[in-house]
Order: sequence, then C-alpha cells, then structure tokens
Amino acid sequence: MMVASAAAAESSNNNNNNNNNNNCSSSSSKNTYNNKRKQSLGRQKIEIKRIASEEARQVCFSKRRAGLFKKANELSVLCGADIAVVVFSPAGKPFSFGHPSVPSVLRRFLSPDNPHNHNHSHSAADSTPAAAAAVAAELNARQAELAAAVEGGRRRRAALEEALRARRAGMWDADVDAMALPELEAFAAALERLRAEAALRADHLLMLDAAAKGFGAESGGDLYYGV
Amino acid sequence: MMVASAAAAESSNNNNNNNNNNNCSSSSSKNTYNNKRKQSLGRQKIEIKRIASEEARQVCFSKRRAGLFKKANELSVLCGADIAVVVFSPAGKPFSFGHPSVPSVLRRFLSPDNPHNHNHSHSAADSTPAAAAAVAAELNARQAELAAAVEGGRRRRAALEEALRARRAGMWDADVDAMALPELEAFAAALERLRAEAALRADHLLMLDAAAKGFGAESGGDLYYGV
DNA sequence: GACTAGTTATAAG
DNA sequence: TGTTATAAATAGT
Repeated sequence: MMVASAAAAESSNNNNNNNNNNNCSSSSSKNTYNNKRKQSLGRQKIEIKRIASEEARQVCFSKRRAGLFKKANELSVLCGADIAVVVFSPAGKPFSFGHPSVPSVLRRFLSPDNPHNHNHSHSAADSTPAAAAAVAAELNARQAELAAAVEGGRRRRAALEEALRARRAGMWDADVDAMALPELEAFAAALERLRAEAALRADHLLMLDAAAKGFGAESGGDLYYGV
Repeated sequence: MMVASAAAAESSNNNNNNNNNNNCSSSSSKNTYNNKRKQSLGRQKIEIKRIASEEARQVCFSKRRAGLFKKANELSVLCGADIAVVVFSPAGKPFSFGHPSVPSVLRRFLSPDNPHNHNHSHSAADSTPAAAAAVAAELNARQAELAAAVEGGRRRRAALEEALRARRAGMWDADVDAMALPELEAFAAALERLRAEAALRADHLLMLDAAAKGFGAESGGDLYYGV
C-alpha cells in the first residue's frame, strides 16, 4: 500500500484550502486507456447536526451503527471490558450489542453493588431470568391488589385479575403453592437477589435523573454528555 | 513533508490489495534540510485481542471509551437516534453515555411497547423514578413475606422486616395508607406503568438470554455479536 | 453493496 | 497529557 500525503495540512475544524493533486502528473505512460476517473469525491467533512434527508439519515444510521458496534466489540475484546449498547433507529427500531450480554451488563449497571459484588450472604440460585419472571408475577399480583383497593370496586378488580391470568402463561405461572420445598427456597433466593437489585435500580434511576438535570451525582464512574 | 512509503509490507490480516501502482517514483527528496525525523512510527495495526500489558490496556480503554462515546453522540445527533452505552472498565468502574439519557433509553428498551407506546388507557402520572421507588418498596414487602413464609420461622422474618424498615428511608417510605386519594391514584397509575414494564422487561431478558445462547429470538430489531 | 478519496481515530513514543 | 504518522471509518457516488 502506498501513501503519499502531500502537504498534509489537515487540522480538524477550520477547513483548509483545497489541494490540487498534482500527483506525479508525469503520466506513467499508459494513461491512455487507464482513464480511471475519480468515481467519487471521496469522504467529505460533515457537520455534526441532524441530517435533513430522510433517506440519507437512514443510510448514515446503518453505517454508523455498524461502526459503533464494531468499536464496542473491539473495546470489550482489547480491554476485557463489559459493555452494553442500545440504539433506537430514527424509525424507533431497537438494536443492541452486549458483552458478555446486554442483560448482564445492564443488570450490573442498575444494580447496587456496582464496583464489587459484596455477596450478601444468601447465595446461589442466580437464574436471573426466572427471577425476573417471578418479580414480574409478583408485581402483577401486587399491582392488581393496589389498583383494586384504590378503586374499591369489583369490576376493575375482576378485569385486572383476568388480565393477570391471561399474562400468566407458561413458565410465568410460577405457582408458589405447588412448589416443592427445595424449589421454593431457590425461588425465594432468586427473588431476594432481584429485590435487592430492583431497590438499587430505582435508586440508580433517581440518581441518573438527578445527574441528567444538572445535579452532580456520581456512581463511582463517569457520565458523558457529548460535546 | 512528503511521505511515500512504497514498501507496502501490508502485514497482518489479509488486506485487499487493489492498488494501482502508478506511484510516481520521481522521488523529489529534499530531505537535506527537512530533518524532521519521524517522532513516532505512527499508528500501527494491532490485532483485536486482549492487550497483555495492564497499563497499555488501561490507556487503550480510556482512549477508546472516549472515541466510542463520541461516535455514539454523533450517531444520536446526526440521525436523531436514542442511544445508551454502558461500559465497565477492566477495573470494574462504570461509565455511561445516553441520549436523551441512559435511563430513558433503557426504559424504552426494557419496556414492552417498544416501537410505539400504545398508552393503555390510564395516563399521566409518569414520574418513573418515583414509580421505581414504589416498586422497590413493593418488592421489599413481598420478598419479606415470601422469605418468611418459606422459612416458616420468626427470626428470619424479624430480620427481614428490620432490614426493610432500615431501607425504607426518606422518599422511599411511600406510606400508602397515609396518602390522600388523588395522590394514591397517581401512585397507582405510576405503579401500573412500572408493572407493565417490569413484566415485559423480564420477558425481554428471557428473550435476550435465549438469543445469547444461540436460539434466534428477535424483538423487531437486531442483535450484534461481534465478528 | 462496492469504491474512492478526504476525514477521523489512535498506536506508539 | 500532547504529538505524529498511519490505520480505519465513512460521505458521496
């Protein structure tokens, strides 16, 4: 590969003059049929502001999303860092990259014991997806109760319970009463973990919101707010 | 200064060599007084594999994290995309970038109605941080009950309740009984939203886990798993 | 999706 | 942290 950067000049912002390529105009003889015209102007500098054209925006999104994910992957591999990236396209479509996985990273991030996982004491029973399902089921139940209590009526409660029943399908239907003791204990342990996470997750969200509003609120790491 | 490295060398990965060698080797070498020695070899190609040196890894992490966040910011601005990036340094320190904010993007991602927010019917009362706190409190209560039931004993229950009480401080102590009716309704509405989100969050987590294990499971968007 | 050429990101020092 | 030369990402076709 050959590089011949004449009078680099460069420098980011303020544009420099346009250089005329007088690259070996000596014409290496066989230009006659070597009429390879410049097929494009090459990459042009652009302002970092919303792209007006709908189509151009979509194209740019696709390219840059791929680039971003590649960079994220390289960062995780080179440095052994855990990372999660979530992007919504201008059309609202979700894309994600995660190492080792999006859920695991988000869990860690939203969790209380961020820096070091100081195991509470209870252990094992980590199956978090199952735990999450359990929590959701719990929330379903509790919410139904609360809503019903607030309304004080019967119809709404009935409707809520119906919805609840409909949602509780398959593995969601963790029937606690039917569980064997060992399973129940594992279930409880899992729930306990999720509970702790949820509490601090809320805490974290509050903190992040505060930070987003300008109140400095750190979690030990840094937040980045663009240029 | 003009550089003309004719020694292609290439190296490393199989690069595409589609270079038309019309390199004008006219060699206008005015090196005589152009004694600016190359202060560095410039950027060298590297393999994408874990960096051995602890220090080099840390330096690389800092630089690339900055680069990644910059790219993320550009993507969000250029394309109007919402994005959240969460990274843990090799030392375990969390860093994040978000547009409009990390929590809002994660909320959207973990939420059921991803593409379009089809408002259920109940509305308003969106204060999500408060809702999150409420949910955490709920989980606290429910978990304590469950754990107590499983154990069947008194000591553990007492301990749990103690822990619960300790945690419920400040705004966390959303005493439902003491709420006025309007507040209660808003509270319930907020809880309802969170409930729905939590349910689908669990759903989403399950899906992501499944996807991570090789079972194709999409959410309408794409997952990226590196090279 | 493929290509070119000017722009950026970064490995090393 | 700042500099330099080169590798990579990417705007426009």
